[in-house]
Amino acid sequence: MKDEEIYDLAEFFKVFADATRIKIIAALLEKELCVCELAEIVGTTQSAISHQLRILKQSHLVKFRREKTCLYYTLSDAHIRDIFLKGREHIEEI
Amino acid sequence: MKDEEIYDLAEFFKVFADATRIKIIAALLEKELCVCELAEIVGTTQSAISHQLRILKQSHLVKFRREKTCLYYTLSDAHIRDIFLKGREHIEEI
DNA sequence: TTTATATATGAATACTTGTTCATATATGAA
DNA sequence: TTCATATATGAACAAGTATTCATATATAAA
Repeated sequence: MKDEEIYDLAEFFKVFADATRIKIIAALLEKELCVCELAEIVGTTQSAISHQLRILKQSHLVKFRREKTCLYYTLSDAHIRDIFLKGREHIEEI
Repeated sequence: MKDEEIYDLAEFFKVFADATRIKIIAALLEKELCVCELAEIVGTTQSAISHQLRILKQSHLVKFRREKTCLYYTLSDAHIRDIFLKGREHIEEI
């Protein structure tokens, strides 16, 4: 395995390694949501959500579409769901 | 999803979120290895490896057996391999 | 254009974390 | 028991990161 791939992989998992982002991902597993809905569900500020969404976007974990002034976010592909669920399976079995 | 589960899941993914630990996991995907072999392969000190193995042990990602003075580590279950490989698939597709 | 609403962003702060260095512990051999 | 080797651990430091606060940007309506 190349060094570059190692670092990319660690960076990728870092995105899952935060409770706020896990909450965002868990919420988006259910359905598409805009920023202010996410702030409400996650229980934090709009600013904090925006900062975290930026990280999720940069890592290609989420994508979004605009509808008037709102941006609706969704998980970008099936891997994200898979990894999330595998992680949950693992901690349930401990 | 309960708050406790959220935090546990974030903690679980934190374990994958470091290049040194990814290197350790990648090495252990191939075969069982002792601490000094891991230090050699990963390219860092025995102390750094020991600290990281402690984290991997606490999160139940690795287990070990003793043979004389050496401790041989292996990945603890199939989920670890699955999650690692899913992560790799994801970054390859970007 | 002006106003309102939704979202993004930069800077500062507090917190977390990985490595290093020194040292402790544990096992086996002599 | 003494010595050698393998591993673990504690403290300190450096580097990274999440949130907050203030503010900027963007879209749509009036």
